[in-house]
Amino acid sequence: MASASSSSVVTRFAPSPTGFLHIGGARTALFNWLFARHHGGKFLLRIEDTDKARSTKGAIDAILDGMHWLGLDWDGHEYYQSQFWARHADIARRLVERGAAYRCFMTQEELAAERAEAAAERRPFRIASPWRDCAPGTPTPDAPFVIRLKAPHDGETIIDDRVQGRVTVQNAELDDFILLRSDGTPTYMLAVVVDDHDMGVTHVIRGDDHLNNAFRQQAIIRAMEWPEPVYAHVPLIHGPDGAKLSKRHGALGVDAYRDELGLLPEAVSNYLLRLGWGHGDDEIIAREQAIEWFDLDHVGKSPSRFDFKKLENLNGHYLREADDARLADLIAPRLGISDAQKTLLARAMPELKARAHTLNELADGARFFFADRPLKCDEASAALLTPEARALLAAAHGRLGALAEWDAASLEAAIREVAEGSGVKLGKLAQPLRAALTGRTTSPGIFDVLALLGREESLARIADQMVEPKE
RNA sequence: GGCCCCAUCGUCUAGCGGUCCAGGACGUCGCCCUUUCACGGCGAAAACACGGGUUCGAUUCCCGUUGGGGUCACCA
Repeated sequence: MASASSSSVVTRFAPSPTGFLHIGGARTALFNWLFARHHGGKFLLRIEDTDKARSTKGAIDAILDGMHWLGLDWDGHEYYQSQFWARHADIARRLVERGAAYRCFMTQEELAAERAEAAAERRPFRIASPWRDCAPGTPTPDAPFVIRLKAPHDGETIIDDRVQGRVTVQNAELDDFILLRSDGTPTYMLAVVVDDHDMGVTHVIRGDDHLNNAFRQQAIIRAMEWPEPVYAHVPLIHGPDGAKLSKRHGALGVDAYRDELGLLPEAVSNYLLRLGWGHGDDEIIAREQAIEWFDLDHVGKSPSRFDFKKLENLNGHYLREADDARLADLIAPRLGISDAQKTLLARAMPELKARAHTLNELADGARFFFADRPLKCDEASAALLTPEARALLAAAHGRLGALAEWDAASLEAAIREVAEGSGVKLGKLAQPLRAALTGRTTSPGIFDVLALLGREESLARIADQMVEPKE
């Protein structure tokens, strides 16, 4: 285990591998990562596979993959909580020895009865185990038992949370929760405290849903007389409707943000950073800048809603900033094109990426370059190909065929000439030309399209549309 | 329901007693640019939940109401 250096910051991200790395977890990871990097400390990764039945290899891979994609590298190897069960059990025993915990032999039936009684009297259920205060040496049944924390009944517990502020709870609210299950495995509550301590974690930055757990965990920490970490409970992310983030919203794995929504990691990362944290009026914040600026003081206290529109807008920004060859590589699989075609794609990228917000849109906009002749025109573009338009295309074809230089500037001059010569505005020729060349009504600038497509392909596509198809 | 937390434009947020008839961004709506669509530029509408205090003065501090969220397992 990492040695606990007293002065430097150690954070951790501790996902449970029961699904994918969801967006809330990704933000928690990002905050932990940024905080550690900002302070020149360490960022550790611990897989909380305490619940063996629900933990899967696939889920673990998905988490690691998501972290890599977002550029969140952790220091050292990843930890697996299940490897430390012996240590957890040992701490549980020591807690019993210290009189801070006890073996509870209550059966499920006895527990259920207590619960039912509480429900009948309409009072909150809080376990009252007869085993809590039995004298040492009391004979114990030869039966399964759990180890419960002897939670304090009096006084109050205070957590000075770096995000939520000072939070106080009456100790009477705390119950004797289970530390060690009857099968000898630790519960999350015990494991998290022991591991955080052993890993030297100084700052626990996690979702707000753990705030209530912090009080219980603190009870264990105090019983062991361990140093208390600094807590920072970050508000949760909600769906657009304010309700808990569901599958329908954005509770997708980060892999879906990449593969299905076609987003760039830098965009997702920037968006997540600004969700719940702010730095004045700054919106576009690069990674290095984020490391320099990030702090816990400016993390908001209220939950925020997920806004896909803003994420998309941000993605559009990063798309325009991205390297052309990289983008070509990213969408080539979606287009199913050859390496040779990828070269053309990269050359077209400056024009293409200006009008896309996602990789999906980017691929859609690029598709016409690689379509087979004769092009299938969509409805709107087909409507443009009137007899008059076809005649203009024929005129353009003649002029273009005689062109010496096939570059955007020469092409523009030639096309403008044809339009003028025919007594029509440029648009009257440009739109049918677009239809013939791309099969669509929207595309990059038509002169760029001609230049990119090349003389042969361009002339062939125009020729295809010069006469109305039979049938 | 008990306990805990939260509350500025539709959304993300700036604001840490006067500089705020509240600033930025996304979204929306105009206009410009223009061969289309984008990009870009300019502009508009749009918020301090409500009620009490404290104060010379509250978006900022305190209390309550309302609304929202979290949590109450041998899950994590």
